[in-house]
Amino acid sequence: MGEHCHHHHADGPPQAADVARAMGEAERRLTAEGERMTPARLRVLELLLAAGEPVKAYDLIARFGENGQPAKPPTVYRALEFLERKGLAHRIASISAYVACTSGTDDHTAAFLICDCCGATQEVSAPVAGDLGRAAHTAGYAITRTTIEAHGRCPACIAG
Amino acid sequence: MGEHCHHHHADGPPQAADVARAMGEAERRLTAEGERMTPARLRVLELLLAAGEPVKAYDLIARFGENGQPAKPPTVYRALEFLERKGLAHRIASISAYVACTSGTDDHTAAFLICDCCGATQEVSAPVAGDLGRAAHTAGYAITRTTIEAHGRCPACIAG
DNA sequence: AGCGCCGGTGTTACGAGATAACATCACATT
DNA sequence: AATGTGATGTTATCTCGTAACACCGGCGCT
Repeated sequence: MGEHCHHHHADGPPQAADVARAMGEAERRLTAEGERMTPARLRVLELLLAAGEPVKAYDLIARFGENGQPAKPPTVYRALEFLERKGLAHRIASISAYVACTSGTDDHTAAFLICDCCGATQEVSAPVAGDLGRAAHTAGYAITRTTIEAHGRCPACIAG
Repeated sequence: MGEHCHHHHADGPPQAADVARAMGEAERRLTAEGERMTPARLRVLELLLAAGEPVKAYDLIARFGENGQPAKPPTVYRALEFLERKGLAHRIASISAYVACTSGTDDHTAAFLICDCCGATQEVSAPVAGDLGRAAHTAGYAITRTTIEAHGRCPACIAG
């Protein structure tokens, strides 16, 4: 985080109702696909959605249990791997954190704008297919997955 | 690394002469800028250049000393931070590895094509300024640094 | 010269991030 | 019931990265 602004990023944590709705929707969709939306997976998704911003894996581990009981690391990492595979969450490699997917379209080419000051992130859809895809094609690479993360300052922190 | 191809990526390690030349050039340039190209920094740069592909920090630590004596972690991490700040090396976040910069232009917007099969990487220059920059501008973000990494298979591994 | 500053280094120790390996369990299929 | 498969629980460990503090060497100052 930065040293100038006040960590007052605009979009606070989502309403509980929104979290519940997103969870229900995810559960319905995956169940329809024959996947098992287990309690651990739902719980991690809930924590990600409730946070509304990137969360460290060990924060998820700490918050996992009911009465402050932490989970064991593999429990959370396995759930994260599943959610990521199913397009419900993303790993943000440059800060080693995880965030719920906010793009309706499951396009596998998410990109992120990350405010180094307040930690807010914004997922933007596939802004790179053109340029990067062209470079890869020229070089003869077959791309399967991309990591696209831009760091800087969000409008609120620029103003503040 | 993958399970199908044979780790035979085309561009082998660079010649010693090339490494020496690149080191001399870097030392001259930074000295001219008033920076101190110390032995530790030169040594890490040498290891990165000699590898010719991404290297894990702890591999650098292990190879650092003369007779197999490892370095202490902070020694290498400090050198890496310096080299990255000066545009001589890049961190590849998606695989937690470091690589010497191969783009002449110090444009702060390096992107990488990474073969998940053989580990070869190719640095491509600023392919994202257009798309991602536009998305950031629309969102009101001021970007200071980007992480752009495409994973897939290189031509050799596609063929092999 | 003597002094203080500052950037770089050496060293210890530890905190954070992630996974290997193996036992167990729930459930569906045969 | 037997078997197979995917998910969990559990322990331990490995990898990655940094905090904190002492020290040192050059440089500018008076």
